[in-house]
Amino acid sequence: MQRCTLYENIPLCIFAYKILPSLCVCQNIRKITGDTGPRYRLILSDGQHSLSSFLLATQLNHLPEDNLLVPNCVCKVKRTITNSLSDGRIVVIVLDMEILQSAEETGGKIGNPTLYTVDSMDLLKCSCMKLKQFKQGSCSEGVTTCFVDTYIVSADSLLSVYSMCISRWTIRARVTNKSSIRTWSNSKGEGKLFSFETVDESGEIKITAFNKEVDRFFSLVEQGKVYYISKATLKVANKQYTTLKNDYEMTLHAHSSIVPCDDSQGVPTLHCDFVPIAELENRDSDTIIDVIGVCTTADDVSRITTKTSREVSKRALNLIDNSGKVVAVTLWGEEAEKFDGSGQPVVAVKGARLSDFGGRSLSALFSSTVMVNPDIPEAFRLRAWYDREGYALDSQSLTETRSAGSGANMNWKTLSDIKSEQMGHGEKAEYFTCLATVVYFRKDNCLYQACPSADCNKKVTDQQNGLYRCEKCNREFPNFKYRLILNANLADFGDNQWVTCFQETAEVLLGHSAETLGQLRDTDEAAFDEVFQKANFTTHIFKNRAKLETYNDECRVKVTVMEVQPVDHREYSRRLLSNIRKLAR
DNA sequence: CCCCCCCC
Repeated sequence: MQRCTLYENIPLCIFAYKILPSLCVCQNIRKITGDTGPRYRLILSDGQHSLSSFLLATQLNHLPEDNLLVPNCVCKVKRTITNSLSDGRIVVIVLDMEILQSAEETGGKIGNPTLYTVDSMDLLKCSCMKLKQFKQGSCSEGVTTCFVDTYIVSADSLLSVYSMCISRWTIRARVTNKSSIRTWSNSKGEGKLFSFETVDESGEIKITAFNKEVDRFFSLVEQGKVYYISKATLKVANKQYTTLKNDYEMTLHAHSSIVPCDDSQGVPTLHCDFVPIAELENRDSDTIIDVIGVCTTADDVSRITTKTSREVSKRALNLIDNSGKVVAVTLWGEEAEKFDGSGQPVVAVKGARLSDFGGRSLSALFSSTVMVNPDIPEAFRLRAWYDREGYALDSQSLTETRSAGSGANMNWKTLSDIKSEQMGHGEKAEYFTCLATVVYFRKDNCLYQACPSADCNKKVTDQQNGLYRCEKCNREFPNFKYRLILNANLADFGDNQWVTCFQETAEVLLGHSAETLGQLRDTDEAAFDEVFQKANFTTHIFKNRAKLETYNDECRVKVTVMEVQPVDHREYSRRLLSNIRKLAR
C-alpha cells in the first residue's frame, strides 16, 4: 500500500519545515543558560547547507551531556516542532533524534556547508542535495536506507509558504470532528459538501470536500480515526467562520488521497478538559467548555424555526456527573436527530457553549464534538459511579425549566408529600412528579361532546334536531367531537390521590383516542369497559400541577396530570430507593 | 464552490 510520498533527497531548508525524518550532521552545539535550566542550540547541516535554528527539547539534554551529540556526529532527526517567530525567523524544536554515527566514526568535518542566511522563499530555491553527497563513504549502507522512509509533513508546516509550493506533502492527522453532508444553492450554483477537522502534534486544520469528493470520502472519514492525507489544495482560511488555530484550510480535489493509518502513535487524541457540572455555576456564560456526564434523560427531538426562518432539529439532554449536579445540553440538527439516549449513555461534549438560559445550560456548536460512551477513563469512572450510586441521587439541575413537562427539575414527590407539604396551597400552582399506579378510573361522564371548532373544547348542547350548540362560539354545528376529562385515583406505597386527566393525558393512559372511545361507548359497551380494566393498575411517571381550588365554599387541592410517561426499570428502582430512604428518615 | 452556532 502506498501510504504517502517518498522522498529521495531532502534539503535542510525543507526539513526545517518538518519533512521527517531526515539525516543531518551536527555541525555545532551551544549551551544556553535559561531561567528553566540549560538548553542546547544546534547548527545542523545537510552537507551543503547548514541552519542554526534548532533547539534541543530538554528531554534530550542527556545527549549532549553524555557526549553523544557532539560536533560532526551524524544523526537522524525524527520529530520536530517548528515555531515561527513574529519577526519571520523560525525555531525548530528537536523532540526526538537518534545518533547514527559518532564524531570518531565520521572522522571530522563533512563537506563545506554554508549557513543559510536568506529569507524563506530564497531557501526554497536552493537546490536539493542528495544526502549521499554528505561525504562519499562516510555513511554506512544501513544509514542510507532511511532515505526511503516515509516522510511526513506536519499540519502546521502548511502555514508556511513552502507547503504552498510543494505538492508532495502528506499529513498524518486524527479526525476530531466531522460534519454531515450539506447542500447549497446560490447564484454561483449548487452542490454538496462536508467538512472535517483534523489534529496532529503540531496543530489543527480544517478540510472540506465538495460534490464528487463527498462521494469518495464521506464514509471513509470517521471521527477519532487517523489518516494520511495528501494532495489537497490549500487556501487561506476565513477566520470569521472557524475556531481552529490555523491560517489555512484544505480543500480536497480529484487527485487528493486519504488513507487510513494504523499507526497513530504520536498523533494526539482529542484532548478534553472536562469541567465538573457543579463548577459551571461559577463560569461565565458564552465561554466554551468540555463536559461529560451520564445522560439521565433526553427530550424527544423537535423542530424549531429560527429567527431567520430556518427549520432546525433540536434535542435537549440532561447530564449528571459525580458532582451531583445536572445540566441541560442542547444538540442541534443531525446530531439531535441521531442521538439515542436509551440505556442512559455517558455523553461527552467538547467545545460546548455555556449559556445563562435557565440559570446555566449548554449548547453544542458546529465546532463541538459530541461523543456517546467515549472510550476514555472519565467515561468509565462515571458509568461505574452512576450505576452504583449516582442513579439514586436526588440531583439538582443548574438548568431551571419553566414547565413541569421538561427539564431535569422533576421535583419528585410521593403522594403523601402532597398533603404533608400542603402542595399547591401557595398563590402559584406547584408542579411535581410522582411514580404512581392507577387504582381506579371514574369512567362515568369521562367523555363529553365538545365544540368541533379547532380551538374550542367547550361542551355543546344537543339540540335534539341533529344540531349541536356551542355557547362560547354562539353557533350551531351539525357535528361534535369527543373530549375526555378523566378522574383517576392514583396510589403509591404510602397514599392515594385523586387526579384529573384532560384529553391528551387521558388518551395516553387509556391507550385510545377520545374519538375511538366515544365510538366504542356508543356501540360496544363491553369493549369500552375493557379499555378501562386494561389500563387499571398500570404504573407511570405522572407530571402534575397542584393548585388550591374553591369548590362550594370548600378549599381543596386539585391535582391535574400534565404529562404521563412510561417508567423503565432503572427509573422505577431509582424512585423506590429514594422513597425507602425517605421513610427511613 | 460552504460559512448554518439556532429555541425555549
